[in-house]
Amino acid sequence: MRRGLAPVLENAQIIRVEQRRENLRFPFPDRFAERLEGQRVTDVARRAKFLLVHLEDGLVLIGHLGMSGSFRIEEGGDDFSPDAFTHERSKSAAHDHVVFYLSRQDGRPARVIYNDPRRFGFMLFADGAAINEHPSLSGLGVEPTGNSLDGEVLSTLFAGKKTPLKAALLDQRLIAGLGNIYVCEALWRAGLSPKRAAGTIATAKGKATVRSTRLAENVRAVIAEAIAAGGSSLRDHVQTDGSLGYFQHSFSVYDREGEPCPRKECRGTIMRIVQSGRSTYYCPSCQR
DNA sequence: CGATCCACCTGTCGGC
DNA sequence: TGCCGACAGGTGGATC
Repeated sequence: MRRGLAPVLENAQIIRVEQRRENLRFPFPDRFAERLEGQRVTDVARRAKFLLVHLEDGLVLIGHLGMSGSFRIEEGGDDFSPDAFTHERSKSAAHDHVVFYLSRQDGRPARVIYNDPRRFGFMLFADGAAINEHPSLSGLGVEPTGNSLDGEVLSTLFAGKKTPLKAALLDQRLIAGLGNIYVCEALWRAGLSPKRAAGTIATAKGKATVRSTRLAENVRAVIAEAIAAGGSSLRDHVQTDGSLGYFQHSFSVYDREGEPCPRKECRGTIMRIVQSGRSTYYCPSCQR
């Protein structure tokens, strides 16, 4: 989502903000629209699943999509009249909660629209000078992107933990940014049971193990592939241009209960179990 | 501190 | 066809 928004938002000026309701998951900040209007966007960043829109006066707009949130971009013609926007989608307009009207450097208008049927998403303000101290970000663990997550890091994080691997990987205080789908997929690729105690792939001193290294490699690979594919779109969850991400076509286990395990030479069947209230999909035959 | 459950809200799908 | 319950990408707060 960040990659989709950055080309349109960066260096654009926010001309007007239409806030169509008082709250999403949380109330909007006081004077939400007024504090954004007139400002230029200096940077569009991300931490874990939080979108960070930096503004010229140091304010940061923190956005989160929750379960069902999405942004879409509508490119304008010569002005902001309704006719100037060609991709109006009346289907979801009932849940269009915020509209950002932008003036870009090339002079062409655009708008960025936040849609969220369940309203589990939210938008907050933070101080750019102390962005990592914001309550939503201060407790977050390591990023699963890039090359920093390796067997040693995982072993250190999981050492001594009796909590199931599934729960440990979802714990944003340890690794920040993995969701239910990618945890299921990474565990399947690594051949590790979601029920195994997290500490059993680690050593007491946090030394890399065969299993922690294999899991770290597969976590990184799943995330990298999903980003390259434009994310995982379920139902109406879309990219900024309105198209669906297509990583969901690559799922090996997620939402595949009852199907044969896709691993070569494995004759197991994908099972669905519930762990800490969330669905886990895995192959009991090859994930140990 | 850690583990577990629940709340938040709307839409969709499967079963009857 | 319609109704009803189960379930859905996540976070954060309450309660042990």
